Amino acid sequence: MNKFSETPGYSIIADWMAASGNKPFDFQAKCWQQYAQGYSGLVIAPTGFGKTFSVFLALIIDYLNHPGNYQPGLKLLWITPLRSLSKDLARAMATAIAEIGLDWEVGVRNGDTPVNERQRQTRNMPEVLIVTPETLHLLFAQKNNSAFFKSLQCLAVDEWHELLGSKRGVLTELAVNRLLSVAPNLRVWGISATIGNIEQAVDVLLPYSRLKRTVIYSKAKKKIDIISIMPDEIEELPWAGHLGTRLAYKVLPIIDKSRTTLIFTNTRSQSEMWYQTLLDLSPDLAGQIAIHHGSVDMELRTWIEDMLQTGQLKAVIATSSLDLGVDFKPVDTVIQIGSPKGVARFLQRAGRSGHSPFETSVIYFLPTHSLELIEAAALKEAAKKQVVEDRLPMLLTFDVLVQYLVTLAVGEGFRENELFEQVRQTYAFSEMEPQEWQWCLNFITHGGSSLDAYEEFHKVVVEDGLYKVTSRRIAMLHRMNIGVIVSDAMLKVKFMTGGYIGMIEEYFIAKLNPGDAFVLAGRVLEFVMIKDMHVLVRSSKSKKALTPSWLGGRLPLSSNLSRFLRQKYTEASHPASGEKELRLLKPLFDRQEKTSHIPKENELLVEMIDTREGYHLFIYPFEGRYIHEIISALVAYRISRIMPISFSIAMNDYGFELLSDQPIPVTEENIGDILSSANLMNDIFLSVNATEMARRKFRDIAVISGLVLQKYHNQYKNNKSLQASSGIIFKVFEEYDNQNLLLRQAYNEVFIHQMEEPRLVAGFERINKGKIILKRATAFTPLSFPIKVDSLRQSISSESLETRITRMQQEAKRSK
DNA sequence: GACCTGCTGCGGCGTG
Repeated sequence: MNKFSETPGYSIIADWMAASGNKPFDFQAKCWQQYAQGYSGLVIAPTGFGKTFSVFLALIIDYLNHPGNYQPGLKLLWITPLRSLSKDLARAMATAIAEIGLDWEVGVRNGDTPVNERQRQTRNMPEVLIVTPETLHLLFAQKNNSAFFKSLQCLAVDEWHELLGSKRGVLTELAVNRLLSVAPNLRVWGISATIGNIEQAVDVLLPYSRLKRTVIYSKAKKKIDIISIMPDEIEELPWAGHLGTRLAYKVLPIIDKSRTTLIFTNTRSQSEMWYQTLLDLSPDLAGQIAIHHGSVDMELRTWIEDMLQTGQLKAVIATSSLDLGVDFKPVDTVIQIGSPKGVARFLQRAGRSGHSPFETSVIYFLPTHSLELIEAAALKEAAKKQVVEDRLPMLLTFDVLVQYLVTLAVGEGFRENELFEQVRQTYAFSEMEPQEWQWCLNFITHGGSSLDAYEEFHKVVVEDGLYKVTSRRIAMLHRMNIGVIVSDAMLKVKFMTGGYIGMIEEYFIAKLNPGDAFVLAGRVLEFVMIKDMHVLVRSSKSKKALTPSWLGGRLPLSSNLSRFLRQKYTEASHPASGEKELRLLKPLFDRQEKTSHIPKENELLVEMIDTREGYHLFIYPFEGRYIHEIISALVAYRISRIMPISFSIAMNDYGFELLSDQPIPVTEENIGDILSSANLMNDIFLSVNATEMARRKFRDIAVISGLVLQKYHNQYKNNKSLQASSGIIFKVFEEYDNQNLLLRQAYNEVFIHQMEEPRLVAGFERINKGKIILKRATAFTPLSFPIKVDSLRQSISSESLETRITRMQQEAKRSK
């Protein structure tokens, strides 16, 4: 192999890159070399370093070197998780191709592609096609689709880290699997940001021994400046809370001195409140700031993105909706309000500023309550050490597999044994048993054992060993429901005069009367009426307006960040000289130490506090609220075994509270047993309502597997009936078909993703190896106070021992 | 001493 810079084609590319102001990085050159030798692989580099072009150009050079290896038709298939990335990418690729002097066409195909363009592509595929995982599966549902892919040379999976941890990742795994079987010369390249489990990320994308595999890292590092926004006095920060608007006045000068600022909040309603707060503080920002979140109308969001791109906005307040996507060159400053809950997310957001490789990204962290200052210190430490979270792949997601099987049956059909061998090569289904495969086949042909009587679940028929969908109606309905994203019930908000503003939850609007005012996308709106599933509004001048809340997912504290957090608590008693965050918190720490104790890394703090309200037990594992939900139920259960007692339970990311009106029988002697890891999973199963948790998980599974159709042609089906019908099916399966794979999957998802069993077990191991410190106090401590505040908002009552025992007996009976 | 919250992402058909 000659030196890469001597290969034909290289100079064309190098010239082209130089002309566009880019110089090739080492990792790009390496990527080109490996590609030329026939490798597949994963490219890892920070954003802004031209990862995308490393793969694209590798293909182009290979073509320039060996045009004879290529057939007419589709050569590069590009998978991106976001539609919004496609257009700009296509334009950039088309420009490069034109300048290099090729007559290739670059096409985009996704939900936005007009019908005539689709038809044109179907007749004559472009050389390069940019798709989403969903659209690719839609292509698999077309007749003779393998003809599209026969000539394919390269499959690129962009932003692989984004897809990896979700069912969209499984869709992608299956797509890679199928394309490898259709396109003999295929090379598969993933493109990813840094994540904790890179090795696994390669295994998931490329579990194929017949491929030559490599991983290419960029040596280039992105420089990041993290600056905490400090109150002048610690008293200025509340002990509890999440909004952080008290420090808003400190944000104004930052916006002022920056060209363009992105302000990230954790929730949609928080972004609405910050927008109003900033305008109240500085009315001349009107027209120069905007809101961007998932419930703002798409058109409005696109407009805001355009304004960002051209530098016409001073600041945008956003949620994760701007984590990814096109890069906004004018952005030079990022502000994170409140805990980002994970290191990766924080660094990702930091990277939205100072986008070019040689600029430094600047991110400000604004704490919303005093203890969050410790998180600032933890984030700095984690960023310095570059310890980012893992993205764990999903395994044995039978709902996705079943959907895929029907997709293939709608398309060209499949043969049983051949496909079994093939699918088992994917990472997600490598552990699938033959009887599980048989179950899936039976499910798509007969609806499984409990739904056999219903024709609508006999989707696939077998003709001469070929599994096919013959009904046009079923094929149509299936195509309309391909994908793994299940949405919530929302209503569109629209001006009386026309023009969409965004989306709102049904339950929020139900609380409003005509004439009431609320804010959305930063506008004050007057509710007029609901018509045809639309909320009609007009502009309002009202000073008092409600801020909507949306029922979104919660971002739990990552175990990665909680580790650094515990470390910082250990350092808290002797703040290192450089850490101003910890120094400022000194009075608070002193108070905590005086009234109770500051937990060190190897300690677990338990506080027992008696107040007028009752008897409180606080425990601080620092494992995030999902885990605390489980541990608190477990602890409540184990205490109630000592003595019948019922609790109200509250929690946050740092710890949880059990509150009772009778003295809690916890002592130095028995606390070890209460927190013991002996019989852990068994006790957990008895203490939490796993059935209810599984029922909620089953809602998505029912939709993805096609048991419940999210969309009908000419028929509106809202999500309430969706919930109802998936609930009924769940009940039927529980009673008559408890070996149902989809039902089992719901429970698995609860244990692995909600309870995070591995993290839970690790957490208990840590507790059991360390020291439990039990302290009694007469007033709330700085650590307990935020949880107390949380419990005022909502209290979850634990079941009485009696009802629990009844349920345990019933469950024991059923499992016999 | 003091608060009130929960992210993102995708996708199509009819008929003559």
